[in-house]
Order: sequence, then C-alpha cells, then structure tokens
Amino acid sequence: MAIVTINTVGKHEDQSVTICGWLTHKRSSGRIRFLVLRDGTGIIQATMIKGETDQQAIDLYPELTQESSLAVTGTVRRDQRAPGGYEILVAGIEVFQIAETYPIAPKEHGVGFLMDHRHLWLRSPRQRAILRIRHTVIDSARKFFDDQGFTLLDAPILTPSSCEGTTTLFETDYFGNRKAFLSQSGQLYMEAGAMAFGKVYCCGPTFRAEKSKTRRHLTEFWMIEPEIAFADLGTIMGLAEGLILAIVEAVLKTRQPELQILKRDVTKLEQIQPPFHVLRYDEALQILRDAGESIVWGQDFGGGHETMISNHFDKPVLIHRYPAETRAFYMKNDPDRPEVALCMDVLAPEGYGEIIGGGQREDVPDILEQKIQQAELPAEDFAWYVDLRRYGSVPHAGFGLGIERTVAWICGLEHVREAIPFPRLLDRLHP
RNA sequence: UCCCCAGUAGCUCAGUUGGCAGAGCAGGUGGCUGUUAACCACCGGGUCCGCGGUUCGAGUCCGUGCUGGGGAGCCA
Repeated sequence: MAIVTINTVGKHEDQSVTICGWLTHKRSSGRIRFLVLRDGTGIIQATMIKGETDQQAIDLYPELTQESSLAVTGTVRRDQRAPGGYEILVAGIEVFQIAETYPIAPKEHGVGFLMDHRHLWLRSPRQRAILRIRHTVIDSARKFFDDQGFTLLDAPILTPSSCEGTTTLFETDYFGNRKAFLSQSGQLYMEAGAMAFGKVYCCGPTFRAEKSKTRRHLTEFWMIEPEIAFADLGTIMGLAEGLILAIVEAVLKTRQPELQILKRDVTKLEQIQPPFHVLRYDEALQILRDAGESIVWGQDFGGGHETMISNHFDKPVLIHRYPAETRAFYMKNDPDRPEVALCMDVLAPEGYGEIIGGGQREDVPDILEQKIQQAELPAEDFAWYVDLRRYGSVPHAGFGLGIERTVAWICGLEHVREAIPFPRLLDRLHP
C-alpha cells in the first residue's frame, strides 16, 4: 500500500491509498462521519460510511481529537461536495497518537495567545501559506544571484565590532577580555568577498538590539546581501530592480494557492513591472513638502514619510543620493555633490516601507579612515576593512534586502512577525 | 526610552448608574443518513492580572505595579 501525499491524490482516483497526517477537525451527521486531514501538502476530507468503512474505524471516531496523528487508508473518490474535489472513502485507520486537547481551536484567537503557541500556530493554513511564500522569496532571490554568477559566501554571526557603529548590538563576553557582538549585517565581509570572487552574496540572520516596537521591526531578521566589485550605484540600482522583479514573478508563478489563502490582491503584485520609479532624495523631499510635511533638507525619512512617498506609486520606488550625514560611514560621497551619498533605498508599495538599503562603498583608503574616525569607531577593528582599499581597491557596491519585510509586503501582512517561523521581538523570546 | 489601548472560564469576548459572574467556541454526554469553522439539546468549568485605596457594597471608581497589544524615535 503506497503512502501518498494529499497534493497528488488526484492521480490515484478510484485507487486505494494511505494518507499520513493530522486531524484538523471532524464532523458527523447520523451514520456518516467526516475527518479532515492535513499532511503538509494539502487538506483532504476522509469519509466514513456505515457498511462501507471498517467498523473498527467507525468505532474509533469518537476518540479522534483535533491534531491526532493518523494513517488513513481508503479509496480516492472524486466528489463535488468535498473541499478540493477529492475525498477518501475510508477503509481503515491506524492511529499514531490521540492528541491531547489542542489549544488552538478552529476560531479566532488573539495575537498574544497565538505567539505563545507559535510552535503549534505554524500548523494553521495561513501560517503555512506565508512561510511557503517566504521559502519562495529566499529561493528565487538565491537563484537570481546564482544565475548571474554570484558566489554564496556566508558571513560570520559573531563579529568583533559594529558594522554600522550606531545601532545597539547584542553583546557576548565569551571571547575573554574582548567583547563579541552578534552581526547586524554581513556587508563588510561581503566587500572582502567581492574582492576575491567579483560577485558575492550572503543570506543569513542579523540582530538589532533596538527598542523598536512596531509592525516593521524584528530583533532577529534575515537579509540577503549582494556585493559587486567594479560596480557603481547605478549597477546595484538595476540589480535591486531585477531582484524584486524575479521574486515577485516567482511567487506569482508558483504560489497562487498560498496567495489565495492569504486573500492577497494579486493585481497589486501583477503591476510590479519594470521600470521602477527612481527619485533623488531631493525629489522625494519635494513630494513630502507638497503633501504639507515640514521637513528640512538633511533629515532622514521616518516610517510615515516612507508610506507617503510609496503611496504615490503603484510599484517599488528607488530613492537615491540621501544626505551623507544620514548614512553609514562606509558610503561613498557623490564626487559631483559631496553632501550626498551614493546610496539608495527601495521602498515597497502599499506602505510597507524600506525593503532594500545599499549603495556604493568608499574605496579610497584615506577617506575611509577619516570616516571611521568621524564615526568614532575603533580604528584597529576596521584595519582589515581598510586593507581592502590598500590592495587593489576598486569601485564596488551592494545592498541588503530584508527578507521579512519583503515577505510581509508580498503576502500583505499586518506585521512582520508572521513572516518568520519563530519571531524574536522586543520582549518576546519564546517559543 | 516615550505615548496610547487592553487584561473577566482553556480560547474569543460581553458585563448597563457601583448591587447574585455571562455568551459563543473548546471539553464531556446524547441526537441527527453528505457535513463544509455542520447543526440541536444538556453538563462541567472563574484568584474578574497583582497590591493598596474609596464605599454598606468594586469586574465596574482611584492609585500603583506587572503582562500583552499598537505607535514614535532608530532601522531592513
């Protein structure tokens, strides 16, 4: 007897199969009983009818609780009344375990309760849809880079000092007399990689010990960060557009059922077509001023500002050449206009905010050293980084794409916490 | 760190002017010959977040602490 998965059950019409899965819920009416099974690939209804189903299985029905693990054997039948079009006419049931009373009832629950039960919440259709889309986002992004000759280069998680210097870091004292920190970006290491491989990217977790408590923030989140040698700001702006297009295309192509579960308006995703809108910081500033915001040149945009800008457009917006003051020390200033940096952000549509940040890196050793000093960073920690400019320095650029914000945007989520299997937030570490 | 909101049954919530603690779901029992979060009847289930105060009387009003949620700043 072949064990088949629910998504392939249609190929076995009128054949006897075994399905291994969990009972999501059950119903009965007189002499007919229904089990709804989930196996990770789909959901199917199993039907027990007196006279056609083994009496032993029918007698088992009252014992079967939500989330009990079962192997159900029976005949695959096409039936209009069954969700999914097919059902199993049960011959027999083998029980792996009768589950205890399951905390997550088929009804609405509060966020706090669901977060406390995240390990079980993952079983619900909505969460599975989101996390499958996350898989596709990461997978398609990696394919995009792989196909263009990038090398995956994993960045370290434990680092001797800050990549950016400003944000709060997670500290560990494991390394004796010197502190170590959890990485907040793999970028500096990708720059070293770009000088070795030409084009590299990393994809991994990053950590920010900021006391941020908003729907866009996680304490631990994932980034995919490409870095390219012999490249300038324009190169990576094109790369960013191509990456987002590739991700959206892959999700639309392979995740329609999941988007449907999420009730996502796919027309919003279908209109993500090239070319994206490209604005200078000054132009974005003008949009805000026209909307009545009193914002002065030199100020960075807040979350509300980003939403206002992105609401002007129906696809992602690239904003470039922000005031250098608002950017990290490693950004190269525009030689034609030194008060702005050769940097760019990509704002997702529908108010999802910044999903990409990047730019061209400072490639002159003396200027970089000055910037490190101005940022009041310990020179010795960055000596290796300056070395990259001493031994064959080249123009190079890269960016980081936030996985969870991208997933939240594509899925149309209210909060990034659902875009990662086990979210770590301010004051939330469990489960 | 700051601002706003909430905390009542396992879960989601209602609880009037301060006057006997409630419903739906989940759980249990029974019924129903095709259900779609099935339905119907019945049953069990409470530190009303903690502490202090006002009052004849507090789930309700006041103070305070804790927990959770939303937002700001900062960021992806």
